[in-house]
This record gives sequence, structure tokens and C-alpha cells, in this order.
Amino acid sequence: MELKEAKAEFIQAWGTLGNSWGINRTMSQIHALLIVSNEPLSTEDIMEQLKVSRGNVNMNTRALMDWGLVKKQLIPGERKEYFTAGKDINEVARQIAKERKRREVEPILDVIKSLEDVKGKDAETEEFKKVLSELGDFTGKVNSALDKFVRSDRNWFTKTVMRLMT
Amino acid sequence: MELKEAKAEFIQAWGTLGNSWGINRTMSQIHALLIVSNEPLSTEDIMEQLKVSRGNVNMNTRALMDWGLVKKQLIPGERKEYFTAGKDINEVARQIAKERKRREVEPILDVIKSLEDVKGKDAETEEFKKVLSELGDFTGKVNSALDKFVRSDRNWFTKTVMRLMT
DNA sequence: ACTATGTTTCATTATTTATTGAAAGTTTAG
DNA sequence: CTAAACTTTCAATAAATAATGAAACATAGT
Repeated sequence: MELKEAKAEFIQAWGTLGNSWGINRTMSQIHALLIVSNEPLSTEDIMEQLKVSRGNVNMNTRALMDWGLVKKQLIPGERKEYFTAGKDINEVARQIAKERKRREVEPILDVIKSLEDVKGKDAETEEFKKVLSELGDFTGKVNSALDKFVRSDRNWFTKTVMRLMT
Repeated sequence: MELKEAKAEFIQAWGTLGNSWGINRTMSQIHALLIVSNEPLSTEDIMEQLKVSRGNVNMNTRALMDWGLVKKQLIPGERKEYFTAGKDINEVARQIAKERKRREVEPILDVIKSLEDVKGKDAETEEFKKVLSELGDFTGKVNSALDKFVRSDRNWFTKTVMRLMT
């Protein structure tokens, strides 16, 4: 397979994957494109390679910057803005974990906690509280694990998985 | 807060959460509803409580059964089919991990592997291969970790998190 | 101050995804 | 066999989400 072709296929696959995890396709694709590009790319480069509009690129690069996955890079002597993505996959995973934790795991923890003061002492209420409490425990553990991952050094995940596998 | 109200809020929150992780809202809501219900519910019960159509309930209960999260339960003497969901959150998490691994993690691993035989020896190709290989490693580790989780006993996750946190 | 070059915004439009509801299918009981 | 009770399917529709493109905005150079 040719390099260009391989890169294109990778970008496609990454887009599809992101999509099924609730991240919009173009956003994932821009990310993938930047990962496999050797040089920083301008808005126009991205527009051309992915065949999407200027507005779309602008919105999604911004979102990627919000997520901490992409950075603007100024090239001396150029007026255009260029974008780059970190290529360290561990770091990428850490950033994603960080954002998802903040945006999705923590809010549900809050909801669970707030529901725990439901009143009533009958069997049905107790049952519900039990479910909530288990769920809260579990989610709390997920949260802690993500937190540890986010804060950990570069090789924590690898080392940890090794430990777990034995 | 009243029980009914608390349950309703939980169902809402669960639906929203599922949604942002790429699982359709009604599917998550049906799951939540079944989790907090003491008795098995019929299609009509679900239609009424969530205000959705018969077809929608049918499709989503089927999807939930595919995922192994919900079971049909026959009640002696009744013609209707009733549904129940397991209330053990660890088990739920295991089932979800199992399905997502199969449907999303493994396919991307396949793609990465298949791209690794891209031809070329120039610097750019080597760079791309390096990114792929790191990504493949990482994804492979995620896959193994999920696998371990899926196969593990009921308290593996808790115990493991405890170990990791220390 | 004006123009050229680029960026951002956002109302409109297109696409994708989910939902409905009615028709077709199935099963059970008499 | 037939009717009643219930389930499934799926074409049509609605709702949610994403993308476009042109106008507004910003900035640097002359």
C-alpha cells in the first residue's frame, strides 16, 4: 500500500471510531490528519485534504484546541495559522481521559450524589438507594482511576497494564 | 425528593450520559428504567413511562438484549413479554466493556495492523509507521485490559483500583 | 486610512440518526 | 380454523447534529 493511501485509510478509520464514541467525525479526522502529517497544516491544507469547508475546519480545530489535543503554531514570516497535534499516543489518551472525566464522569457523579437524599424508608426506596450507592461507588472508582491515569507519568499505563496482566 | 421524581431524574441523566458516549438516548433510558424498577416491565409499561412508541421500545429492548444488558422474562400465565435488567453494576460494566471491545476496539486494531505493511523506506513512511506502531501498542494494551476486566471475577475492578491507588 | 490577507461567526442547508405508527407477522386459546 | 393478543418490521417522518458559505471581523503592511 502507498503511504498516501495508508494515511487516508487511517484518517477514515479514526473518524469512524471517534464517531461511535460520540465525537464528531470531522473533528476526529482533523486530529488524525494532523497526527500523520509531518509539517504543521494551515486551515486551507485541512480544507483541501478532507474536503470540508473553512467554517467547519475552524470550529473543529477550535474544539480540538479546547480538548488540548491540537495547538496553533506560528510560522515566522507567515500570516497564516498552522496547526499541529501531539504524536505521543499516551499523551493523547491522557488528554482525552481528562476531558471526558471532567465533562461526563464528574457530572454523573454529582447527579448520583444529589439523588441519594431521596426520602422514604420503604423497601422500594431502599432498593433504589442501594442501586444508586453501588453505582456511585463504581463511578467514583472509574473517576479515581482516570484521575490517576491523567496525573501519572508517561509510562504509568504501560507499567500498570503489565502489572495487571500478570 | 420523592422516589418517583428521583427515579425520573436518574433516567434522564443516564440517557444523557449514554448519548454523549454514542449510545442512543432511548436505549440508555430503557436500561435505566429497568434498573430502577422492582418488577419486570412490559413493552407497554415502558412506552407509557418514557412516552415513546411501541416500535422504538421494541428496537431498543432488542439492542439491549444484544448487548446482554436486558433479558426477557416470561411471567407464568401472562402472554405479554416482560423485561428485566441486571442490577449488579459491575456486571453491567463488564457487559458494556465486552461489547465495545468487540465492536470498536478490535476493529481499529485490525485496521492499524493492516496498515503496518505500507511500503516505502523514506523518513516520512518511517514516521508514519512509528505512529502506527505506538498506537497499535497502546490499543493492544487497552484491549488486554478490557479483556482482563471482562473475564475477571466480580470484584476484580474494585481490588485493582485499590491496588493502583496505593 | 485603505487594502490585502486571513479568521471567526452564525443563519441556512444538508446529512445523519432516531422515532413513529400502521401493516404484516406470530402465537395462543377456544 | 379463527379471532384475539401481542410482537416485529419498515417506509415515512421528525429531530438532532454537522457542514456550508458568505458576511462580519481582525490585523498587518503600505
